[in-house]
Amino acid sequence: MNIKTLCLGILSFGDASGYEIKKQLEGPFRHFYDASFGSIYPALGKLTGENLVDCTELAQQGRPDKKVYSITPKGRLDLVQQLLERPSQDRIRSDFLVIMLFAELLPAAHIDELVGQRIEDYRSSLDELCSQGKDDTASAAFVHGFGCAVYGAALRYLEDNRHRIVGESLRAQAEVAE
Amino acid sequence: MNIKTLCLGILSFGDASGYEIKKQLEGPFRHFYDASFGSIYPALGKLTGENLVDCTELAQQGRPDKKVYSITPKGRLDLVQQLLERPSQDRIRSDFLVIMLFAELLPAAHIDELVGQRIEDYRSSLDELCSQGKDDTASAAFVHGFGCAVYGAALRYLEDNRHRIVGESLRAQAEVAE
DNA sequence: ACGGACATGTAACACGTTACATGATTAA
DNA sequence: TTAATCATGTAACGTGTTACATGTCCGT
Repeated sequence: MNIKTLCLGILSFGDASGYEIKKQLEGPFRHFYDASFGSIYPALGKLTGENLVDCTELAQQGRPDKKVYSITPKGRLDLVQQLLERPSQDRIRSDFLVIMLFAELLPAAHIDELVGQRIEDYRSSLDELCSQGKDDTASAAFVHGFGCAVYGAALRYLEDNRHRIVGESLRAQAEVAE
Repeated sequence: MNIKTLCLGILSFGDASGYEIKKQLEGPFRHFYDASFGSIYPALGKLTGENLVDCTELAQQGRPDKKVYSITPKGRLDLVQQLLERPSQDRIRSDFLVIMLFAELLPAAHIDELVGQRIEDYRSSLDELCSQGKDDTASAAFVHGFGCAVYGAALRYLEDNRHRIVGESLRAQAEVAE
């Protein structure tokens, strides 16, 4: 999923400026994808060049003109085409899991702290996702629910298995000390 | 987590060639990270240049010399340093979820098929992960278990909520047709 | 007085993938 | 004979991040 398609999709919900798109990407769905200004602005420029979006400049006092983008009919067609393509496999990107794989090389106390932090992270992400229950659309609710299900499972797993990895790590280090 | 650190970590388990590292990355943990030859070979070259690994060339008949890499003491230190750094946030990368967010733009039958495929994907990933229960180390078992927990949750969510998104999509399209 | 929100944009950089280049061996 | 496995490596390309550049308004 590239930024261009993402911007096009967001614009299919309504007109927005680059800045506003970024704000939307900082909402609850930031857990699934995000983008920086450095990618959004060039993406909007390219989309405009391809006539997939229109740009209206609004003069503002003391600020750069606000550029409001609207998706064009051609843009809607293109979006649908992009969305019909086979999605790539879902994947978990986790530095944490890589570190865990090499846990035996690290102090047990450090591992314990890491797991504790990750538990906190998942708990707060989950709280945030679950707390704002009502969604604009059924689609958003579906994606939302998916996030809650997965984060909840990760959280429960970490809580239930924390002792295992830390215990094992301590034991391995006791052996080395002998 | 960059490829250099990943290669160093794998070499901490035992000597290997670039080709063998790639094979290991195609094992059960490919769900959490992977790498192509185009990144592994340059990474090993850089690691050798920094004296973090040693390279022994084995002459072979009718093939390029096999280069077997060993982690050096300096490499082990460096690996631990890397692993002690704060891991970035875990994240789900899912084109599928993005498509679902825009489900109302697509034919209900297509959405249903997509969800069906994703269910199959998760089911086979889960089968694969769970079937090979025994792990070399407690760390590997922990990571393994995490994967099972998360994939299981995703699978159950999709199975339980498939009707919601497809039903909603059909209803929305019925409205448009009116 | 200071930081944060608003507002856009570019350039350098990092990091990785894909395709290309080469070529023997072995199993179906 | 065809494809897969073994084995390494480079170059082009894609894609996105970070840092830089600029400047006002508003709340504390």
